[in-house]
Amino acid sequence: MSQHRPVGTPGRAGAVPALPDLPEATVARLPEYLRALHNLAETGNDTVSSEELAAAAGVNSAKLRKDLSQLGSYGTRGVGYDVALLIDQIEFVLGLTQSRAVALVGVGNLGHALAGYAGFAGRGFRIAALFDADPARLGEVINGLVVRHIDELPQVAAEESIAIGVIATPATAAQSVADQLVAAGVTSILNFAPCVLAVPDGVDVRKVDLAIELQILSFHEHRKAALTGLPAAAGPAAGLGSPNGTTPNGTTHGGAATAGLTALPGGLAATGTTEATPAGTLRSTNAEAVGS
Amino acid sequence: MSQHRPVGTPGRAGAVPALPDLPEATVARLPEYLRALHNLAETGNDTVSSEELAAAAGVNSAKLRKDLSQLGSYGTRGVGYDVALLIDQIEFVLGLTQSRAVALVGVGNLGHALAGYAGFAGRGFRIAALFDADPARLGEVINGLVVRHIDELPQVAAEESIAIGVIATPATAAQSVADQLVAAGVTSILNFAPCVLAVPDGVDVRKVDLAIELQILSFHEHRKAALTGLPAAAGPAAGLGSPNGTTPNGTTHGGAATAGLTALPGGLAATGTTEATPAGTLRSTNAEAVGS
DNA sequence: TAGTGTGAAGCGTTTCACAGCC
DNA sequence: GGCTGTGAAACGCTTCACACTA
Repeated sequence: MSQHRPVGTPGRAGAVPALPDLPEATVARLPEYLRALHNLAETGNDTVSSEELAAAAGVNSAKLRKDLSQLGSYGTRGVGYDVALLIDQIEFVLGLTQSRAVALVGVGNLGHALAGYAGFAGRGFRIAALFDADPARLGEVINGLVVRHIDELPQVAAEESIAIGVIATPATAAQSVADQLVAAGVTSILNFAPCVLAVPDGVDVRKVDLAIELQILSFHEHRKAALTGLPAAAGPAAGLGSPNGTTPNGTTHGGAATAGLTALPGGLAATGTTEATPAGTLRSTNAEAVGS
Repeated sequence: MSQHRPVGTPGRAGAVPALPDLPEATVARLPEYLRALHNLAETGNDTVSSEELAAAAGVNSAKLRKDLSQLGSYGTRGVGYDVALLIDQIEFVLGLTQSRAVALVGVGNLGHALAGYAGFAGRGFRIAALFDADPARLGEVINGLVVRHIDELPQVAAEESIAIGVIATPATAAQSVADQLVAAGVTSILNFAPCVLAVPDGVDVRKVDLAIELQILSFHEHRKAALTGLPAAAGPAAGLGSPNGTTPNGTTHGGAATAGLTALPGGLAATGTTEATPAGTLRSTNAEAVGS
C-alpha cells in the first residue's frame, strides 16, 4: 500500500473512479479539514504541514496524517501538503464537485433559519425547495424561494434531482415526512426533529438534536460539580489548569473540541449515520418541535 | 461488580454521590433513552423491556442493556425496567434534576431560532439571557428576553449562575465570544460557529455544524452513485432492499440512524467534546456565519 | 419462561514510533 | 533535517452468548 490508488482525479465527476472504503470516523473529519484548508488558502498559504493543518482542524497530527493517507494523499515528505490539491481531493471524495440540491421540509422557527442560512452555497449545497404542510405558510417567500405544499414534493424532487432532504418539522410529523421524502427518491436525510426515523435500506439518516447536545454538556457540568464538591456553577474562571489536557475518555476538557454524538428532545444537535431498527416500527410522538 | 453502586439517590442533588465514570458513548446515548422513556411514560407504559426501549431509541438491545448497567440500573429480570425509575436515574446522572441556565450569544438567523425554541424548558434548560455585539440588535425582545450587549455578560452570568453558553455568532466572532464566556465563568460551550475554539482546560466544548452534516451525507450520496454507476440521483425509490442492513462501517443505511459527528462550514451539526490543541493558538477566520 | 446483567470476543479507531523519502 | 506514510500496539466500543434471577 505504498501508493494507494489516488481515489480518482478531481475535476470531472462522471468517470466515478473507485471510491476508497473510508472509515466513518475519517469521513466525519474530512469536512473539518476542508474548512481549515479553505481558511489557509484564503490567507495565502500554498502548503501546510500535518502539524499546522491538524492544529487548525482541532485534531492531532497523527490522526490527520492517517486520515489523509486513506485518500492516497498527495503529501510531500519534508515539505507538507499542497493546499489547493488537498482541497480538490477532499471535495472530490465528499462528492462536492457538483452542487447538490436539497429539499427543506418544515419552515417553522428552525426551518426559517436554515432556509436563510448563507453557509450552504459556498459548501456545495443549494436549497432547491421549501415545503410545509401548514396552509398558512404556503406561498410565503423565504430567501427567494416559495414555500410549497408537501404534496408537490414528488414532482419538484424529480425536476430538481433532489437526493438530500432536511426535516425541520415537529417530531409528530417527522416520520410521515421521511416516508414522503423516501417515496420521492431522497436517499439522504438530515433530521432535526427529536425522534428516531425508520427508513428503508439504502437511505442514510443523520440526526441533529440541540437539546441532546445540551444534556451531554449538562452531564459534564454535573460531573465537574461533583468533583469539586461545588453544587452549582462557580464564579469566574477560578482554578483553570494548564491549557489542554486530554481526559482518558476522549472527552477533552479544554483545547479544541470535536467528536461525539447528539440528539435533542425537541431540538437540535447531531449524530452520525447508524444503527438499525425494525423499519416501519416505532413512531415516537414528541410534543415539542423545531419547525412550524 | 455484581451490584454496581447505584450512582446516588435521585431526588436531592447536593449530596453529590460519586458519579460513575461513564463511557462517552454511553453518555451521548442517555438523552435519547430519556426521550424515548418520556414518550413511553406519556403513553401509559409502566415498564419496558430492553428490546422495546432499544427500538424506541434506535439502538440494539445489547447496547442498551450495557449502557443501563453502567448506571447500576434497576432492571428486573424477566420483567424489564421501571419507566419512572429509569427516568429519574438518567435525569439524575445527566444533572437534569435542576434547571440549568444557559446564555445565548448571537441573535442572528440561527440565534433567533434557538431563542424561540420551545424544547428547552421541558428538558432541563432555561435560556436566561441573550447577547449580541451588534448595537442594532440591542434591546430587541425575543421570546420575552431582552437582547443585551455582550459586555454585560459577566454580571448576568454571575447573577443567573450561568455555566453553559451557546455561541451562534459568525465564525469571526466565535473565539472572542468563547474567551468572554470563559472569563465569565462558563465551563461548557455549545458552538454553532464553523470554527475550532481554543479554551482552557476544564472547559467543555461541543460543536454543531450543519454544513458538515450535509457534507457527510454528500459523501454517502457520492458513494451510492459510484456503486450503482449512476452519476446523479436516481428517480423515486428504485431498488431499495430489505429494511435495515448494517454496513461494516457502522454506517447504517436504512433503519433508524444515530451516531457520528459533525461540524458545518458556516452552519450547524454536532460533534462531541474532544481533542486538544495548543490553546490560544489558531483563530480561524471563516467568512460566512450563522448568527447575525 | 422471559429478560436482565455481564464476561469475553470482535472491531474500529487512536496513538505510537519509526522507516522512508524529499 | 524535516515531514510524510504506515505497521503495530493500545484503547474503547460494540456485539455475542449465556449465566443468573424474578
